[in-house]
Amino acid sequence: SGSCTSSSATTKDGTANKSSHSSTPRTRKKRCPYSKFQIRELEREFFFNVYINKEKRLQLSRMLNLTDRQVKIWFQNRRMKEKKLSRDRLQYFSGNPLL
Amino acid sequence: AVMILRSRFLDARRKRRNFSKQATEILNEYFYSHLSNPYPSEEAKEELAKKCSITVSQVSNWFGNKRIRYKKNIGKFQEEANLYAAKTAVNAAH
DNA sequence: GTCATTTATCATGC
DNA sequence: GCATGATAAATGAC
Repeated sequence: SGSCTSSSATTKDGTANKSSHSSTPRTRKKRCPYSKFQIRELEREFFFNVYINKEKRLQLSRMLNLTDRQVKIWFQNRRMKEKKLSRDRLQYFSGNPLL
Repeated sequence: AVMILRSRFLDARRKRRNFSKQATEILNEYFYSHLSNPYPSEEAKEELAKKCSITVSQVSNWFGNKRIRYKKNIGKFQEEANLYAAKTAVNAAH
């Protein structure tokens, strides 16, 4: 599973072509799952800072070969995930699950 | 005891279990009777969740999956659509 | 920033 | 073997 890592393309990944010449109907970026290493590093930083600043974001994006936008969105989604986990835990332990 | 509950919660997070037949029935009724705008409000989601004995998140997941899978292959769901359309028509007649 | 959502992928049921 | 529910990237409204 290593078809998403466009390591060669340095500047054509996240910075989408905005000036479409009537032939690009705004191609939505295909969802590509991140590697275990990328997840580990992202989770490590999330553990210390739920909100990441710009400098660490750029540093992390370079280290993981991701765009700063991807790292930013990952943290947003990760915060939503944490909130949902809290809700699920609360509901699970509040009601009487038993059995 | 807490540890047991915690472990149950953790591995029950992504272990899939199919919904009951009645729950799927209720969700499909709503979906096909609102086919022009299959986006239930938060209140509607809560009511559906209560009727189906599932969580609101599960209702959202169901509608998300249903919307895209229906859009992706309308023909496959045509028979199902006709079935629930007839069902709602019968209910309206009574 | 949050948050509902779209889309693809994952994991399981059968 | 696909159907189905849950989760992971990515977008857009606000």
